[in-house]
Amino acid sequence: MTIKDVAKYSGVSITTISRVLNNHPDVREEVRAKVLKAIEELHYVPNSSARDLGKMQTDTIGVVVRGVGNPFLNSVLHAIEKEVSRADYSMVMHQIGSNEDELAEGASLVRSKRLKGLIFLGGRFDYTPEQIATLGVPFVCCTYTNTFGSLKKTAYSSVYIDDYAEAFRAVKTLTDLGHKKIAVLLGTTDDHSISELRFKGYCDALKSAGIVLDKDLIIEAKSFNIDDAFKATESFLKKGKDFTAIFSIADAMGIAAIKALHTVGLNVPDDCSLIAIDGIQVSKYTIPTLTTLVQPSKQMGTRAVEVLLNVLKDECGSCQLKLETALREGGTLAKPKA
Amino acid sequence: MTIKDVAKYSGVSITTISRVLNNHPDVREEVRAKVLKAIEELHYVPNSSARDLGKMQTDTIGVVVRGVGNPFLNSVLHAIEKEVSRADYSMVMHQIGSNEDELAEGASLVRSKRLKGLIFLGGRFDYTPEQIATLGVPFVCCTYTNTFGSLKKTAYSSVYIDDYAEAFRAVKTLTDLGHKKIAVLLGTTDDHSISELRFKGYCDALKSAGIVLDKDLIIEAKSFNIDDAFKATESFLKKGKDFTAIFSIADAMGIAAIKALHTVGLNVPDDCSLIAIDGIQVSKYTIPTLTTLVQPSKQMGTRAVEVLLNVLKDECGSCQLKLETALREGGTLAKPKA
DNA sequence: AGGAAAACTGAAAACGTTTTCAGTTTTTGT
DNA sequence: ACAAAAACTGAAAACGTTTTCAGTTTTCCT
Repeated sequence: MTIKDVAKYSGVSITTISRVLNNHPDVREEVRAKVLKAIEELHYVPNSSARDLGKMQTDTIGVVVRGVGNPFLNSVLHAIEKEVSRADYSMVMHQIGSNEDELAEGASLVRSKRLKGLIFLGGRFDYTPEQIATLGVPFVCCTYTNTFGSLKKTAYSSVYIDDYAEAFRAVKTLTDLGHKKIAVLLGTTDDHSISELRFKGYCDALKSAGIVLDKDLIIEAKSFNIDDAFKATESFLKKGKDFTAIFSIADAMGIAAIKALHTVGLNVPDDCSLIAIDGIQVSKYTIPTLTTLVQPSKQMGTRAVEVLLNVLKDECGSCQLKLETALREGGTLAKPKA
Repeated sequence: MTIKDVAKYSGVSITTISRVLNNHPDVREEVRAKVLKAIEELHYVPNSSARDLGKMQTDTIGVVVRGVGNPFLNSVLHAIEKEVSRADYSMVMHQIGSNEDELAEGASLVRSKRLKGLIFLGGRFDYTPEQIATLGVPFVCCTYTNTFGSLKKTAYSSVYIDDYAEAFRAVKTLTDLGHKKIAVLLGTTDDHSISELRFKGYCDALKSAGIVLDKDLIIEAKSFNIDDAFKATESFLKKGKDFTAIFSIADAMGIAAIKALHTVGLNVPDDCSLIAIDGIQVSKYTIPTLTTLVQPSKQMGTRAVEVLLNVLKDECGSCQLKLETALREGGTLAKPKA
């Protein structure tokens, strides 16, 4: 069942069939109807390989994602998939581990699958313009951007929240309550720009509240993974440092922290306040409910696709789209004990 | 940069290049080396559209998934993706909602993307052999199978746990502890075979313990979603029914139940024991830790791909692969109060 | 050494589209 | 009514592979 059969059946040339299929204006309404009817009756479905070969492109975009376990990234990922298929594109996902290079992985994906564009999700992206040029296709960084580093002046698209400012806001919430000894729970800063940026927000919020950074209150987990966060918090607690609040850079890590605190008999929020950033679904159901700055994950995914598709269409320009978080008040905040 | 350039560069015909690329035996070792070197030097990457068109197939499999929000399915999905790319295949994911028909969606996906095979993930699959024949490609049902219904005698592949038996086991754990008034928390049985099967296991476990089913203790949420599970449990609790334990057919729903119980001042496990099936990562961090039967999610995904690839290779046969769960003891189990 | 089989190679024909280009109608403006 | 422009159409040439088939070497056996 090829385009040829449809042509024969409907009595026009294959060129015309192709034109109908691609909404080319140069075809009479009457002919179009006839062709459409033939397609319907023959249950014809175009061969996408042949179409791609003819067009010399694929209508496929790739998503390079670091840290698939993360529930927040999952949410973004699913939104991306939905939007991609809504636009009649296809999507291939490529998971990378912590020791892999996103640019290199992305580039090889682009070449082997002949992708039109790329979305980088949940990692780090700190390359020189020369390195970026090797990619050969437009891309969007989703969930993060680089406001410093070598890319300062390079135009590339991103859809993100202002990690620095949001972290600042979260920590300020704590200092406003009167907290002075605020610990920070973060994943390694090597793989994820986010970790670095949010940590910076933490530092500056302390500074602006007149608090000196205490390095002993930095809890650095091996990864963003909930298990690692739990272990890190556990061993931090063993050290017996004095603190009254924790800022967790991710919800999942915050959930681990609640558990670790509970295990050693500390009450949240009476003994320790807690605030996080992400707003994943399950953190509404912790006890007490996690107070967190909710990132619009669905919107992030949708917008990332929109931005990429626009860049693809115009063949030029780039777009930085900053989204806002919303505070979801739970029950993990209290004034420090006197 | 096409195969032609490589042919010219290395001084052999394009046929030979193609043969090297496809590991055809009919090529001298010396020539193979020369060609490989040329490919390397020219940074040649085959055009997959052309390759697919020539081969008349795609090396792509589709995954039709119902209920993407579910953390357990996510875990399976990621395992599938990893295994697919390890086998040098591609994967396209297709999310469907609760009112969509998996077979129809799968069939249209197969045709438009020219897929070689399909994996159905986390839904229901109850079709006649005639309906199935319309698919045209092999498929694997992952996370569930139908042991009754119209497919009883039809051979089709699946990778699953014995939902009925595992539910039975979970509920037996409760009856063995002395519980008589056991509620069940389930999602709608319309979309998901799993809900139906686990419910049946619940019923039979009660029966074998000499307990009569009390319809008032069935908590049916609108979906598997954690929010819906919370709402359903909340309104169940308002009715003031007498019960001492809950069997939740999914971890996420169990997490919602813990929260709902806590909200009305009931203690887990003192006032209400709780057991679930799934074993998602976050349920290790509830307070108390959720006791659950852990499904091997990674293995499930990996095996589903293996099975599908095997069926694809042999062009015949099918395979039912039953996996086992493991009890993860948490702190949500206790004897009923006297 | 001679013949047959095995190993290797390349020209050319698929594969199912899109696109270009030349040609034929129809419409429009005067 | 006539030319010019616009609308429409189809033949044929891409697109970059794989595969078939016929042909040429090499190897092996007696």
